[in-house]
Order: sequence, then structure tokens, then C-alpha cells
Amino acid sequence: MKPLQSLRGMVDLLPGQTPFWQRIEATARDHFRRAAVEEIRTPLLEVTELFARGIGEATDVVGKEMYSFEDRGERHCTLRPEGTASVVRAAIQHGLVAQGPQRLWYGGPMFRYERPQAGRQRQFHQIGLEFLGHADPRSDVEAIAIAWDLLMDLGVGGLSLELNSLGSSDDRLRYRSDLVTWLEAHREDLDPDSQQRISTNPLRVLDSKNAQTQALLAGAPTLADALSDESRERFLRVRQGLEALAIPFRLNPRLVRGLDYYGHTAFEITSSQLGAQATVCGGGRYDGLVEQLGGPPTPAVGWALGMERLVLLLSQALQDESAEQRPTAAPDLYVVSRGVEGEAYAMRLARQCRHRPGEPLAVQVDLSGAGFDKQLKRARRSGARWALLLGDEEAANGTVRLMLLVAGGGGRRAEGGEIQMDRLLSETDFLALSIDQLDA
RNA sequence: GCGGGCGUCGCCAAGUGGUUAAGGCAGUGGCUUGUGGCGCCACCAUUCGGGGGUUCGAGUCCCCUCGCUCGCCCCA
Repeated sequence: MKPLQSLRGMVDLLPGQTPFWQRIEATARDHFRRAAVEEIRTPLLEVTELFARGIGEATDVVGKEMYSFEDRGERHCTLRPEGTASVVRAAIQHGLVAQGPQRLWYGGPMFRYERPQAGRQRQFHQIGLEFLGHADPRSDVEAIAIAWDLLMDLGVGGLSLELNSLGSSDDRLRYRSDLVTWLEAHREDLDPDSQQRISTNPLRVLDSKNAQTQALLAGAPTLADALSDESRERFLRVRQGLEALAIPFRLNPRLVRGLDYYGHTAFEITSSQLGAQATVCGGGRYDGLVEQLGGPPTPAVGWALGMERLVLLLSQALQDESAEQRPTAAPDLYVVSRGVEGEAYAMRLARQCRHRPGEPLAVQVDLSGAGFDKQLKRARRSGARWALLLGDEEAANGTVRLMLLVAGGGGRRAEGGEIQMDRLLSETDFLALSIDQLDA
């Protein structure tokens, strides 16, 4: 029988990886809690129309990247390609926006049918933040600040924040026609992709990666010049807000978001260490979306960050750190036992250690029944600080032999001592014990 | 959707048309039911991602396909 495989672009996270994910998730949770942002969870599956209307029919995401199908009730369903549309839908459906401004975050898998490459999969994971009902430029600033602080706290270096204003929808409409006029006049000098985009999505020509096109664009009308006084003032206040918080940013007049719902503030946090898919976090303002999805007119701002890309950066950043600092799931205690009485004693003791008053220990019991040296070898490899050695003798007199497994000289060395069982269970600072504090 | 590179054991990896597919790590069992980063012994790919073809003979050449990977597109 042929072994089954996961679908293309669907990735398993093995135990060696999950500690990185847990660290990011825990840090994010903590930052959201401290910023009074509440969690919302929405279904992975939504009606297709939500994304078609929310993200935009003409976008690549909707046009060719969605996992869409009909369910048994002939409903048109889509595995969510992003989180914002669902959050907005849920907020409208449950009348959240009517109850005042919402500060929400979400996390979980998203699905886009794309060709996998570095930092891009078909099932990928995002953590996102959405502020609904805030129009003040300070809400843009705070949203960005939360993302920035979170990434800084994770110790991911080499990041830069790029910022732009897309203006109001009127600004963009006006600019769009100016730009199309200009692009048509220079059609011959553009790369084929960009020529194509004049009719499909002219703003995207701005962030073309073609060097010749980029050089040519120096003479094109800029979005900044097309902004109304009001939009300009708004953008200024966002920049001043970031400066006041000492968050460094770089203005990028070419920064254009791919989803239709963005306007005014648009930003990306990118890393130089990621290859082609360099954006770790992206977001901006989307004042029209709530209304477009059938809700009351509601200003909004938000962002999403890509977990896979962040994990990539985090594991790079931690490569230089010592093994001790890297996140692992190593137990505190590895229990080695032999003999009928000893093995029973081990099971009992392990359970008691896991429920120790004050300081429960993470305990792994060796269940192999192999010889002591084999079990000890595994104890060393488990990464545990201590090994407990239990046999019938210890079971009989209520002692345990304790072995310190310390790092050093390229491996883990063990030094032994003895400790009474009640002390093992009551010692308040067990994990900090050193070998000479043992009973024998 | 388009282009480049690559697929030999869980991981790393030799092999480039000739008979039985190196080796290392990990794993399992033993020497050894009782002690320390060991050591020794044994086991661990009827088969080289899959399918066709060329050939007396294919892991090695050709075609298709699947997958991985990097880039384009796009995006987080």
C-alpha cells in the first residue's frame, strides 16, 4: 500500500517546530491582553460571497487563489483566505459594532491555492488585529505600535516598517485616472506584466519589480500629490504619532495593498532575511469594508502577520543562542526504573511530582523496560535536568537516587546523589537544587 | 498559472549503464534488570518518489507524472 501524503502546500508541524509557534502565540496573547485587545474566533469556512464582496472580485486572491466548493446543501463555500472579512462579518452579524468600538484579534489557518515557495504555503497561519469603529489617526498608530512591539519583543531583528497613504476613495479614483493616462502614454516602455496591469489594476504597476519600469516611474504622477488636503493632514498625524512613539518607519510611496478594501494608511513590516516573500506583517485602514458587507458605516484599521515567516525569522534569530534558551518541551525530570516494585514506584512518584504542591514538575517516565544504561542514555537526550533512578531497593526504603544531567563538553554529563522521597515532593525550589545539596 | 534546480532508509549521504545498493546519525535487541557523555555484537532500502520506454543489462540514459525547492505573479 502506498503511504499517504499531506496535500501539496499543507505542512505538518513536528514537535521540533511547535515550541517556536507556542512562543509566538504566547507572546502575542500577552501583548494583546496588555493592550486590552480581545480574542475573536470565526469559522474557517464561509460563504464565498463574503470574500468576493469583501476582498474584491478583481483581486488575485478572489480570482484564482480560493479553495471554493459546494457543500451537500449546494451552498457556495470557501475556506477563508484571510481573516478580516470574517471578523467584520461576525461583528456585523452579532451587532458588535453597535456596542461601540471593538478591539479584536484572531489567529489561525488561512487557505490560498498558490504555488508553494519559501515563506508561502497553501495552508498558512496568521495572527491579526482589527480595530472597528475608530477613525482617529491615533488608532492607526496604536495598531502599528502593537505589531511593532510584539515583533521587537520576540527578538526578531532586521525589520523595517514601510508606510504609505492610499488616500480616500475619491483621491484614489482621481489618481487612478491620472496614472492610467500617464501609463498609456508610456505603454511602449513598460514591461509586459505592467502593460497588462494598466487595465486590470494600474496601482500595482507602482510596485513592479522590473528595474526599467521602476526607473521610468520616477516621472509618473505620484499618489502623494493626488491626496486631498484632508487626507494629507491625516497622514501627517499618523506619521507624527509614530515619531512620538519613536517607532522608526520609512515612507514608501510605491507601497500598494493587494486587497481592495484598503485606504488611507497602508503599511508593511518586512525583513531582509526572508527571500522573496519578505513581508512579515501587513495592514492598513479599511473604512469602507463594514458598510460594504452590510453593516453601519464604520471606520476600521488592522493588520495580519504571517506565522510561518515569523517562525522562519525566530528560528534564525535563536540559532545563535545557547541550547538552553531555545524553546523546547524538555521535562524537568526523567524517571528511570527497573523491577516490578521499582516500576510501580516510578509510576506513583511521577504522578506525585506532576501534582506537587507549589511547584509541579514536568515528568517523563521511561516505559521501555530496557536496561538502566539505555534508559539513562534516553534521559540525557530528553533534555531533562534531573534523572530519577528507581529500583526495588528504593521502593522498599522510600529513597530515590537523583542524577543531575548537566550540559557540558558537547554532551550531557551526569552526577548522582540521593534524596528522600518526601524531600523530593516538598522541596520548594527543586529545580534550582545543585548536586551538593542532596542528602548523600 | 509560468520558469530554474532537485528527488537513493526517519535524517545526512556514496554511487554517473555491468553481477549481492557503501558509510554515518538515529532506532531496536543483546553483552548486562542496577548506574554515568561509553564500548562491542546483531538487526535496520528484494530497492533508488511513481509509471512507462531504450538496452543483453538502468539508481545511473529518455519520456510522462507526482513531490520538494527557489524565483515570477501575488500576498502575510
